[in-house]
Amino acid sequence: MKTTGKIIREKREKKGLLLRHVSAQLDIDTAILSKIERGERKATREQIAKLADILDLDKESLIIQYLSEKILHEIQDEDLGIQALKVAEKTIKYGLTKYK
Amino acid sequence: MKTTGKIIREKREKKGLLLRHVSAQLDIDTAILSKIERGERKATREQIAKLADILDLDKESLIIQYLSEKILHEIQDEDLGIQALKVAEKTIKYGLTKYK
DNA sequence: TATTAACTTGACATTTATTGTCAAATTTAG
DNA sequence: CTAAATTTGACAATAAATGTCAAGTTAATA
Repeated sequence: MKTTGKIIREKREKKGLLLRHVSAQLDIDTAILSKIERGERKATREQIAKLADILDLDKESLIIQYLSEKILHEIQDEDLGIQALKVAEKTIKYGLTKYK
Repeated sequence: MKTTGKIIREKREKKGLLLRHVSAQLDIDTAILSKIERGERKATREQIAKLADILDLDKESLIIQYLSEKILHEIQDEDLGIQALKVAEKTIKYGLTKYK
């Protein structure tokens, strides 16, 4: 499966943009963008949105991918992760999110 | 749907335990436990495990509930949350978690 | 109703996680 | 080669999570 980082790097290179071009627009150091692309760091929610604009990527797909990685990070090395995901899904579907 | 907090409070009361009894065992102030039970704060992963022991609750169920709330918190007010959940689920099932 | 124990609230401190910079090292393209 | 691009790692800054404390409520009951 394609990761957020790989999607970004691939598109950036396809567009012939350098890390410094894109990182300047994001107002961060190239080092961070480099790490984001290689999956060593997570981007912020805002950076993801900007990246979609800058790189002309489908914003919704990118956000979905990004959020799914955040979710996976949350349950990494939890045996009960999958079950927790299913409960979360059901809870959302019942529209009970707010009534915690 | 029953929340982590409600499950805890209900069982604590059923056992006739006071906030101070349980919070002492968790080594936190009663204020926090009060907030946890009312959903104003999240417990830590360790506290959840201890609470299951102290209150004689099914540990796996409690952890699943707890994790699902953490997941929901991660995607709260995200329109694409459900889709992200589904992608996360698929990713786990393909066993690709580690190969990010 | 006055008292007192249980619980709640909110302001603030502490800790931990996340996000960032910088400079030196490495890699890559000409 | 060498110069630009990228990566690395130590560390700083910021943000989020977790906690304390003391004062305020609530509720049971003497």
